[in-house]
Amino acid sequence: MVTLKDISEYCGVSNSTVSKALNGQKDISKQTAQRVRDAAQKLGYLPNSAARSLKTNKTLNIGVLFVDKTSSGLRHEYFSGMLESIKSAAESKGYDITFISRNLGERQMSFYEHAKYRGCDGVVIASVDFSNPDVIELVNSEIPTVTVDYVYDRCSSVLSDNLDGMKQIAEYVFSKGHRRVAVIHGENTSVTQKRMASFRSTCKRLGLILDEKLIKEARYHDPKLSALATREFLDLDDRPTCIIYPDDFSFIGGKNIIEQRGLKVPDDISVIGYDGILLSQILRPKLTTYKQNSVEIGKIAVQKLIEQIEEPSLSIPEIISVTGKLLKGETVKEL
Amino acid sequence: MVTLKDISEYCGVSNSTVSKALNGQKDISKQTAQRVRDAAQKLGYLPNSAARSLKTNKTLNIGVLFVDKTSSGLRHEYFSGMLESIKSAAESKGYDITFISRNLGERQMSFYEHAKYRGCDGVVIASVDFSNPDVIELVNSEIPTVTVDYVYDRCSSVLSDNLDGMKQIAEYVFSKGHRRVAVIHGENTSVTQKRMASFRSTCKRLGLILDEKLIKEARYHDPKLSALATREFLDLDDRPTCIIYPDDFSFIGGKNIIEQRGLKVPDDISVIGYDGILLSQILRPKLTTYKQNSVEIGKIAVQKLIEQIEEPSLSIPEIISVTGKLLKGETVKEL
DNA sequence: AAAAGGCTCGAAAACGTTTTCGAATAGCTA
DNA sequence: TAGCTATTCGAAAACGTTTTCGAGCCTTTT
Repeated sequence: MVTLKDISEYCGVSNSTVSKALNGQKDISKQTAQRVRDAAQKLGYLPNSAARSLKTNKTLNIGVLFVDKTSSGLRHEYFSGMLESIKSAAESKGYDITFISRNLGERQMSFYEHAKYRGCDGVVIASVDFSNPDVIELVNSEIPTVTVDYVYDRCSSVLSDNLDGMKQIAEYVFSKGHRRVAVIHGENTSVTQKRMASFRSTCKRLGLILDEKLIKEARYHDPKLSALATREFLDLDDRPTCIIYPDDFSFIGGKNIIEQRGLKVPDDISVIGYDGILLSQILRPKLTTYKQNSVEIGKIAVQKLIEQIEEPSLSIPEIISVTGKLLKGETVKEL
Repeated sequence: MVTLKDISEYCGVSNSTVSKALNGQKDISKQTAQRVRDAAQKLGYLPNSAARSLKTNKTLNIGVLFVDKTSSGLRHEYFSGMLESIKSAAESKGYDITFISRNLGERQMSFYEHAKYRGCDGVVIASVDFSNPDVIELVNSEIPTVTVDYVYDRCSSVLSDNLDGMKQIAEYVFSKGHRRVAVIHGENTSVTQKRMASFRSTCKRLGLILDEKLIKEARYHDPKLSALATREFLDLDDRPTCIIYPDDFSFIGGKNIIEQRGLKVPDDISVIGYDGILLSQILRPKLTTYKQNSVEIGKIAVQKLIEQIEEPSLSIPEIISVTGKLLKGETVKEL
């Protein structure tokens, strides 16, 4: 391994001069700086990040806390897309990313301990059980954190704009003339609450009374449960003219039931999804859905986190809402 | 930050004693060891991994090289599933994982340089362009590596058994009486070569002549191209009775064309996929497909890598094939 | 010509750990 | 009691880097 010392001997200067030259300090003459850089290049020098971070107390490493509670964690495109953009946003700023988990080998540690042990400069938290005490410990710690799709008062958060999403969906559906609109929603999380509140308020604003029988709970990313709810809706005497699904993937479950009944989308019943995953735009008829901008969300989360890391003083908790886009497919019929 | 020193002062012993006690060295009496552990617990001590790895030259950190050439990298379930299992297998052995990429901030570096800079103890390489010189540099370096779905002679590799996959698919299809079987395959990679070689040899073994017109190239995870190929197959005078797709997701493209022609699966035409993604088992009719065991692949890759890291001497390059499983759905008709 | 100021550079300490090696003590044997 | 071994511990060096502070020199100012 070639170290600073090798370069300093090669160039006949001191350790500190080499260090300063390579780090662009300007109390080194242009000539020596160049000479040092050339030598570093020639000898194939790479700084030792462990030594560096031991000294500077920075690692240029950010943790990502991603727990797949439903075992569909990264399998969900919303999260895999976000992870990719977190990764590339971090890299463009010179940060690497490391997964944070609860256990390292036999040693059981909390998320906070893990992040601290690894010396993460900050952590992006997403897709976890936010009521978990371990998560709360991390958020309340001295380590900078940014949460995604959940708001704590102590740290910045980036939210997919579920209010806008459901509002756009509702307005669109109603504008197409639908009045009996069913909603299948996910498990009771803050995301779900936002979406339903938005749906209700949009109804109210448009002067529509909504039938509580047309609201059913299922789970995100669970086509079976959505299929069940769909069946119940179709069994109603006055069945809805449109069904809103908790997400695109869940819609597939509903689709099976609809086709099994010999019904056609959108002629016999309209449907609308959420997420805008690749599949939704491949299906025929093309699914009408609200595309969450997971890429932007990941990017902003990292930006905010890095701001907080590098300028802790002038960074106050912030809540940023990222709107998506209604993809008008072919699954909502004009009545 | 509480350090070894704090504990040593608290306990009235030396630095080294504390270190040895916490690391379970046995030249420390049981009593002092216990006293030290208690103090560490009480003071909330966490070792500083930077200092530790500076000294030991180990980081307990393994890199993951995952490039999304097709922009569908992690969006592909095969890879996201593998990533998750890599993550959990690594964690269970006490290793963290870090993504390796080419650029850190402005500084452009090769994969090898990045891995070395971060001090990765080893790297799992998957889903990349294996002919990339940067990848080759990494494999040939002193850093232990394990590749997935590609074989170099210098390092161990874990392969999804594409020979078995295509063999099982072909045998199954033929056993159902199909004789005009079309194949849409992915871009020309070693994976594709294996699958096609397996298909051809299975045909030969079964004494079947295969019509070269029934073989077309598309791309993995690209429903549009598969749709195109499907159209061409359906336009043939003597169209195939079964189409084998490069992957489940691509099948969706073909499905659209088939339905557009008013044909029904499997009554009018049989189809079969590859991968066994969640979607495939949700679709109705349920897709017949070969489920690659991405979870097992990730797990074994990590195991082999860690063996190589911890016992470099007795670890010789090994090629491990992981078989999957034919999921008999409802899309292949008995002729 | 002396003082002041700006450029370059190096010595040395420090970050928190692990590890070697020798010292001290205790227990045992003869 | 003398000598020997086993046990337990500590001093100190080392890992590779960054950073502070002062020294030396050269240029400019007064």
